[in-house]
Amino acid sequence: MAMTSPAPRRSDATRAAILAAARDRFAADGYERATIRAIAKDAGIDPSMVMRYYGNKEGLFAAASEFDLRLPDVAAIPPGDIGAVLVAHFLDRWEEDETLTALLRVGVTNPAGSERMQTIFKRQLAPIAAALCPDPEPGRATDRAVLVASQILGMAVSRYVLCFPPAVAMPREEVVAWLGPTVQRYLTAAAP
Amino acid sequence: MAMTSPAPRRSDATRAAILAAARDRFAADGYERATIRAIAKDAGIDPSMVMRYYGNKEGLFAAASEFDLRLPDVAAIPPGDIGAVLVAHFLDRWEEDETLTALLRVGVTNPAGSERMQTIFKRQLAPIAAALCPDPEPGRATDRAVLVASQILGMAVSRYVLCFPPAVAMPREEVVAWLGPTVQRYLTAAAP
DNA sequence: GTCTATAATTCGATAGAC
DNA sequence: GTCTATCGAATTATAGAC
Repeated sequence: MAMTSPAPRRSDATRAAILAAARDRFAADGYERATIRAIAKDAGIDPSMVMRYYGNKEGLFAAASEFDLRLPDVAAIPPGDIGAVLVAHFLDRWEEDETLTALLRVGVTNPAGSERMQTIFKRQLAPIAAALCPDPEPGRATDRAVLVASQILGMAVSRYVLCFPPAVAMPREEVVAWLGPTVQRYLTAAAP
Repeated sequence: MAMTSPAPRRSDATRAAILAAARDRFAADGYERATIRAIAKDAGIDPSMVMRYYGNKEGLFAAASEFDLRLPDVAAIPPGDIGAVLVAHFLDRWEEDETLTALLRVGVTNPAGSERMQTIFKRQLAPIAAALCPDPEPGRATDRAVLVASQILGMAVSRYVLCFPPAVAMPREEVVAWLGPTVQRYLTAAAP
């Protein structure tokens, strides 16, 4: 547990600028095309500063890809609304900034990114699935979590990464109306 | 219409070897990391041959990423089974070779790959959605097609690209049992 | 802490011998 | 048709001046 604020460094502003620029570049270009030079230029600093602060490109990505889904407390949601609330929350979270898009882009091409993506969904989504799981065996909860992840990630890929025109144009409420029942069923319906 | 077999060239075997190696490399490494040198080495030929045959890297990718989903004729399927049949078919198609995985990987990081992915799903999946669409306005069919694509792509990302352990371990029949009703609903249920 | 200069690779693409 | 040799450009990463 971090009792005090963790190691307050002199120029945290520069570090934050680097991380923000890194997230944007990783999201826009993917891991390979996002160059340290471009990130440094966006942040208005010298490329060697990035190396000094984060060691290498992988270290920079690791620092830039911390992410909290901030999933709501399911106990406070009417049981019948859980699917819709979760879908709406994910849309918000995805559009709030480009971190999740960056993570997805990198996760697809880079092992480190893939592992980070796995950790995020396992540690943050699986507990919700476990709390709602109607099965006798608790092992099924991770199956349900991955089903939810598949639908959420698939819509994110279609809407924010591949940019399929109908997915981009679909109003937010409509996405919630279509995907909400799917997520609801994955979390609460009896196993087939 | 191609009346005769299209331009039979001398060493089509070499070309085929290059395309097979290219598909594997693009699938494993993505567009940027998949180098012409590595592809040529896998194919057991000289890198300059790749350039000679396909002009440049983009031409090679374009040739390696032709893909026919070979979707079944929906008219021949019992209406209630369409979702399950489509999901099972997509799983088959995805596991048959690595072309779809390569396409997805490249589509996420490369504009040319993204466009190819869009074309494949639009031209091959949208007609099926249109044939089944219960809405009065035909414009809704593309929305339904993209919903199906989102669930199929999401499972493919989870299972074949990011390799979420529960998605990888889930038996094929179970994936069909969970996703089949979802696809069925996206295609045939009344719009919400 | 910040920047310049540069080392060490690697890649796509070209030219040309055979 | 096939291969060798190489150019030119871009990248990560390092060494060191200020």
